[in-house]
Amino acid sequence: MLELNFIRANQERVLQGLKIRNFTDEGLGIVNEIIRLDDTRKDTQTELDSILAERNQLSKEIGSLFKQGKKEEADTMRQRVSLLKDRSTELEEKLKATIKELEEHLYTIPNIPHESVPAGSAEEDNEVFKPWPKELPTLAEGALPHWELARKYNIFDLELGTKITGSGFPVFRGKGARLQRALIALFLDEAVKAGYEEIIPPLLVNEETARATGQLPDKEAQMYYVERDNLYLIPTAEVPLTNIYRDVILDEKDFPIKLTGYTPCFRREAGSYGAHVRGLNRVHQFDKVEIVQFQHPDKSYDTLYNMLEHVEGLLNKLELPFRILRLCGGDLSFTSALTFDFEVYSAAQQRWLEVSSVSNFETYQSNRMKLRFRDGKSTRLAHTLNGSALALARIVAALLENNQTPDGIVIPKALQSYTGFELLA
RNA sequence: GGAGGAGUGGCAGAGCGGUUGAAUGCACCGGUCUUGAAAACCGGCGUACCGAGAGGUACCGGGGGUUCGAAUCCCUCCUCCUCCGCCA
Repeated sequence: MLELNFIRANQERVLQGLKIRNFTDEGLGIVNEIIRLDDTRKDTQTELDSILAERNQLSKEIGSLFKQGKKEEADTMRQRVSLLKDRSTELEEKLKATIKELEEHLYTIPNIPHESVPAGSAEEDNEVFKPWPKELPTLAEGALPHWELARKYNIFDLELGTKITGSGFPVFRGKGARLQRALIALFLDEAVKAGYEEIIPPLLVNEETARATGQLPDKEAQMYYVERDNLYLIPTAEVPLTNIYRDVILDEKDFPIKLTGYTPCFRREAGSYGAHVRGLNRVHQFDKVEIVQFQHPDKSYDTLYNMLEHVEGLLNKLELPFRILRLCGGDLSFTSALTFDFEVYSAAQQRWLEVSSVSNFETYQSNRMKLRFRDGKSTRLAHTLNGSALALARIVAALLENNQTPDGIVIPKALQSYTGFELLA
């Protein structure tokens, strides 16, 4: 969430940012409401503090009176302190309620978009930051979409997944499973080469963790929830990876911290069934390698561009046509200040598929997480960033479609040592 | 799952109702000394909130309670350790 002090000091900027996110005039009232609540909080705390100070002082005196054996004086004083207590209890309750309300309000404010974020309300308004410079591939007559290819070569089976679990849970098999494993291995190796520490995190997280990275309360409906144990299945490795550094105070020299991890990702994606989500385009469980960085605020945008280059490198290795979008205010995720999406071109479907999303959250997550670094005598919030590198299901979809030949599916060179075969047939 | 034990500052470890945000040691930072380093000695060394500042307040696993006053007593939850059971 946004820092209270930031909101107080930069009201205009906050309002401006919320407008880019298409807040209505009525919605903008939240900012004033927050400041009003914070004023109440300060006043209440100041009063409470002074009462507690008095109580502490008197209590000390009572202590020494007792030691001196002046029991009667102590008793009189004790009664006086009792009176203070009523007022302090009252103020404590008020303070607690105010803080709670304040937090609830803060949770409804998304991150302030970076100045480069274009206005817009939907996908169509996203800016093509880097178009594909060459011709888009065209396929021969009779080219098949990936779900047909899957059937033809027995790569994955969604009906089987439905039998075992439900719709949207693909079963990969044979060379399809091997391809999947090869991609994960390639992506992890590339990330490690780029200096990221490889992590295998838990796939279930608790409420506090989900809250810290912003999945709660904003995206609660998107996560699978294990009620009995009060745990959530991760929708992305971002959640456990970023939380490794929750409640940590770093030294400036620790930057940048770079983590990578492969995990399956679970997303409920409520209400999204239909033709456009066929095959692997949108599933409830998919594999992804994620990269995460923690960086000094002055350097986080350089880092963002480095991460972009890393993802570009992967797509180049896979020889897939792709473009990069800069997300507009309406499409930007709740917690992000600036996000670039990577889309690969899926030649048989003749459409772009999102395979990566690279974001700078600035201090939005670190504020909730209390991830700080020492800056002289005080502490400051670090910046957090993450990106998919890459999301597998759709990469597989594009790979299958774009590389189909009458003899089988051609495996890109960079992947061959991982798959152990050059042609999937 | 059953029985017992324990959770204190970066780490180790005192404190078990009053002047303790917390002894002591280690680590760390600054200084003296030294050609340099080590050693020794001196000083500093948690986080957050309120305040222009002086200063005040909160925090000893989380939450709640008793008390004029709680790291210290009570309740509850969580975590870790030991033993038994089950098990990839």
